[in-house]
Amino acid sequence: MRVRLEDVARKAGVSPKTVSRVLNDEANVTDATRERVRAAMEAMDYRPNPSARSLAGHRSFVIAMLYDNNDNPASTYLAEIQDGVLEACDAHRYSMMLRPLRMRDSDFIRRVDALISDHHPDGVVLTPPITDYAPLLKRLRELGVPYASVSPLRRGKALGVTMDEQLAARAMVEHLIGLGHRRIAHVIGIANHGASRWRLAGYREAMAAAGLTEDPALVVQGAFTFASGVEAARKLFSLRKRPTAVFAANDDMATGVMWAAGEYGLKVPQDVSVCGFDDTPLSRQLWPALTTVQQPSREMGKIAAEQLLADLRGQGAGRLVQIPFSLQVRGSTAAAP
Amino acid sequence: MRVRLEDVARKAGVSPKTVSRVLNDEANVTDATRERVRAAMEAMDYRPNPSARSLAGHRSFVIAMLYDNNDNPASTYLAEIQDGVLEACDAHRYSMMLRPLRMRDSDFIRRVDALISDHHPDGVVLTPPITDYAPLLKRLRELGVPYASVSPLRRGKALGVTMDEQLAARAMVEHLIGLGHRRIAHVIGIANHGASRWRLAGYREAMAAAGLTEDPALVVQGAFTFASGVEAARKLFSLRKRPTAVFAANDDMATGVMWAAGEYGLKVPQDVSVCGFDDTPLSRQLWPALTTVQQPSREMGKIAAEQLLADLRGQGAGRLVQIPFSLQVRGSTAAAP
DNA sequence: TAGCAAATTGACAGCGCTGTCATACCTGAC
DNA sequence: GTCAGGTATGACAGCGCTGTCAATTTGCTA
Repeated sequence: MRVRLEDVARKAGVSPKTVSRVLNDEANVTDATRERVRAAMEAMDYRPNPSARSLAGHRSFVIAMLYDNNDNPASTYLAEIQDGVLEACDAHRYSMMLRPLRMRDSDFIRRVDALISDHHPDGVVLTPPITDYAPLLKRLRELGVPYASVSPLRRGKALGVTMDEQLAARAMVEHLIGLGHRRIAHVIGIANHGASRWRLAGYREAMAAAGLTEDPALVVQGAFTFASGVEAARKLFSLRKRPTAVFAANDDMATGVMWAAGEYGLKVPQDVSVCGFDDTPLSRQLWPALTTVQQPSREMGKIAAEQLLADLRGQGAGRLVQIPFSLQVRGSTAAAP
Repeated sequence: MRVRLEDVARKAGVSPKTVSRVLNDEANVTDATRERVRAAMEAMDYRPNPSARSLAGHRSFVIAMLYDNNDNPASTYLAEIQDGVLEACDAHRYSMMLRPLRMRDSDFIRRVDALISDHHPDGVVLTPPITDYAPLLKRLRELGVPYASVSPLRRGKALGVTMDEQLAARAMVEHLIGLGHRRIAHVIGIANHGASRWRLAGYREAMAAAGLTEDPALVVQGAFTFASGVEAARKLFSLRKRPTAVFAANDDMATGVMWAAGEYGLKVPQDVSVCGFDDTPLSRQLWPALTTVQQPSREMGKIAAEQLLADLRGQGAGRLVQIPFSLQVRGSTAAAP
């Protein structure tokens, strides 16, 4: 049979309850006792049984990650966040449960309810774009389930992580302006996604700050996909006065823009500079490699989970953590022709 | 308080044990009783407590998905498999746990041991390339943990799913031959991956069957990445006698080949046909869209998990399920110039 | 129509841990 | 030296289910 808490207690010469206290980092145990118990656990390679802990302690040691899987068939962005959440869970001996949701489905809330009543997660991590879905947040509060968000749109009282995307977008566009570009285009992401808004706002801010007037023909709608990037770029490259630089709201679209440049016989970066946002693995594999904004998704997932776990422990001093971005200047941007 | 099994029992007028039997689909319950209990469960919206079930029943209702996250930072292939596994788990009220591993790390086995002793998964799903890592399989057998594999290399007694990749590759190349191509190149994947071997073998088989002798210069090594596809294609397009068609062992590399074609001023498919393998979302977004082999990763993950779950239930008639492939002929292949 | 095996149902303990509360111990103020 | 007021530890029940085995009912056979 496996070693149980009782066995550890016997070996350490204390009661099971005391071992339990040590296991859960509770107060009122002398350092000497605590040390003795720790040593016994170590020596016996004790592994607490999570089911027993949940049953008796009314906590599951599970946190759920909720995500929307409507548009993106397996996006790498989510996979990276997931990876970070998983790492944090592992470190704290929690387990992670996944719950794909479809925002458009009518049983959205029912699916959340089922998750909660079937698995009793101690908390949930929310990812874009469901970080700001009001009925969900309301329900979670009703059910008393704490949550942390990655890049929530509303930065009020939320617990989680964000990056100053607007500032990052502005920095990106300023980089282009610094290279001498004046006709700078922007490909917008899916309307109403926070990411799209912030990045557009940053673009506008940079243009305005440099005294450049925005040409409406140079701001085109995309949808965060490669194909939408290609389409948007075709519009831009068909203009009589083509842009000399294109800032796409994410890397997938930027890749599409580079693709379309090839179609039009335009060399990147000699004829047109292209830059994106996200620093996906693909962006480094392209040739020339894509200038982009590094958004540390993995790190953000990890931090969101850690914020949540700290909150569960009652050490929830943390609110919305702001994580720094960094510009990755690579081969796809160069001085204006 | 939540409704417990005991409450259902009272309502149905039977003992708790009988409700438990119904819950677990055990034998020796009359249809009438079973029906009565089911109705009571339904009426009360009964949700069994998984912790209590695990604790008393010595099963966790968890299956773990093991994967290698060394090379591929968040590959969509794995994300799709994961999605399928998750779907199967959900349907059977199991939960899925993820365990990223690094095949090169020395504590590989220790990490597996920790997973087992911490969470007691009832079984595990193995994904390429760790489906055939002997020390792992040995350890799982020692620990008595059942497993199912997605695309295992050795098709012996394994439980899981495969696709006849060799046949699919052959069909792909035969499609090219049918279009009149004779100088057909192949870009190989990472050496020793089953996928690389089978696809190469299928390529050779088709060439031989058509009476075409293999030109060693036309078979180049890649590594499943976009960048490696670009590099491989540059070698091919620099040859004095260029290939008229390139079959890359996966879509990422095929995308790289198309990219490189652009660099060399070659039009796809007029000057050169390009095809891949996997049918990743990207392949449809390219322009022209990529001719490829649809490998239903999501479906395969689902089937592997279902095979495993059936095995756990003792209904393990299933062995290695072979799933059909389908050629997706799209714009990137055309008659030889 | 008694008699026996098989099918059905239930009583009860216990899975491994934690919450509650009682008890033992210790400190410093007077 | 005594006692209040804390701190440290332990006894014990019970979380919600299932395994075991005994009790009861049913279906057959002779």
